[in-house]
Amino acid sequence: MLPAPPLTDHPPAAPAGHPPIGPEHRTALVDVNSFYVSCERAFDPKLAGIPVVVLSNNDGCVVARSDEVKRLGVDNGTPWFQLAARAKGWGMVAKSSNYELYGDLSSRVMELLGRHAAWQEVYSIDESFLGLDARRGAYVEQGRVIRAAVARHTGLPVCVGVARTKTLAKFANRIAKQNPHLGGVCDLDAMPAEHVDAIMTRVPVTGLWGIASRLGKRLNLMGIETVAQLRDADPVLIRDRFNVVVMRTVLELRGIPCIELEPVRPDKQQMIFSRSFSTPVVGAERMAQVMGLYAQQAAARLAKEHQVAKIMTVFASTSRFRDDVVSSIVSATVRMPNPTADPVLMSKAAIETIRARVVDGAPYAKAGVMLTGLEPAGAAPVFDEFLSVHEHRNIGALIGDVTTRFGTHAIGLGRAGLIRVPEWTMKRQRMSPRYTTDWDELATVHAR
DNA sequence: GAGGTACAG
DNA sequence: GGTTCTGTACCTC
Repeated sequence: MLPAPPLTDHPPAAPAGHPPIGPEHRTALVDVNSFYVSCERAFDPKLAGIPVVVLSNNDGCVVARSDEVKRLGVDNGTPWFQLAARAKGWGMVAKSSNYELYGDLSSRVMELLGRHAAWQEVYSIDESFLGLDARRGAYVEQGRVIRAAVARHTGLPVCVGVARTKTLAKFANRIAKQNPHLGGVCDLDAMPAEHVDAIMTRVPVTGLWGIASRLGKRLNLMGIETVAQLRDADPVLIRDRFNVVVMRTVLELRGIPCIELEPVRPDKQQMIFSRSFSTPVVGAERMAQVMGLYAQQAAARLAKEHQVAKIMTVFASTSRFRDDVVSSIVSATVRMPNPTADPVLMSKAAIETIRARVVDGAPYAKAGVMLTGLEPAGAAPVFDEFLSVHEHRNIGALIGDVTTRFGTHAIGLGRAGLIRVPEWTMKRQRMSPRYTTDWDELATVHAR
């Protein structure tokens, strides 16, 4: 991969503030095709042209598929154990998810996209909404420049949909994906209107952003089956029978913007750290160990976002796919003495809260820590007297620094500091190296 | 405000 | 034997 280009090669980064709405602007939706698969391929040329899937945590089920896999008729969410036998015959390769790699490539892509837009909303790990300004050239041309820039600097393929609203930009992006002759860019207003109408008449409502299977079923019952039919439905009727969200979709399909571009990500309201185990966890002491670790991970994330939490919920449950064992779902909520991101306090609280509630003999399959009542760190002053000893000594920040410099496993409190990884840690048997974020796993380039 | 439903990626 | 994780908004009570 090429390094990020110097800033002088490009327009300046997207400005802060609210984007204007006007005839000289459009909304673009840019996303990476089969993002996780494309990340794996960017570092392993052997994966090109063959069916590739990326698996969820614990190598559980399919979360990303290459085009070859989509053509084989394999759905997202398919459990790997149902696929494994057939995979060999297909020549399919499965990779464990490697969020460190995807997160790093995502930042690079997002930064590049921001440089090519008047405004940017980073919408997900692989998508941005961009505000395009007509003064920077024809929208289709801007889309092509964006595609070329991302391909050159990261090796990742993106598609660009351009339209007057977010919903239509999403739709245009879909058209760009499904029609290779468009070269990955679709400006809805640059297409003949009857052509767009013909597509909208063919595509089912569930092809739209915000309309999934359940809403789709209910809409079908009213006789609304296609995008065109939803566009032409009565917005007020739709609001009354469904909700304002679906009504906004109707209006946006007509080119009336109802969903703002949000350049600034609002602070999180809640944070969850939850994992399924590779092997069940039994007993209060083992579960205490798990919770201590999970609470520290949650604390680290919280600190990274410069937030503190007032309320903690810990939960654990046995597998819902087994009826032959003691079944148990436990959850309990505690209020922290002060809003905090302190790993010592949080792991103590998590351990004490779960210990008393674990059911003896129940094989827990999954557990987690949920933090709510989040606020920005330092927003509310805290009496010095109320701070714990570790908060005074800033142990949390110290642990954070060590983790950043030496990795997640370099330091931990109590049993989280175990040298050996516990046996219930999630299974990631098919993981590729952290090519870009770990010195020991950097990609090697051979030249001759 | 809590808890359930629905959606997204 | 084995089926992800995280986050938000809306609706109902």
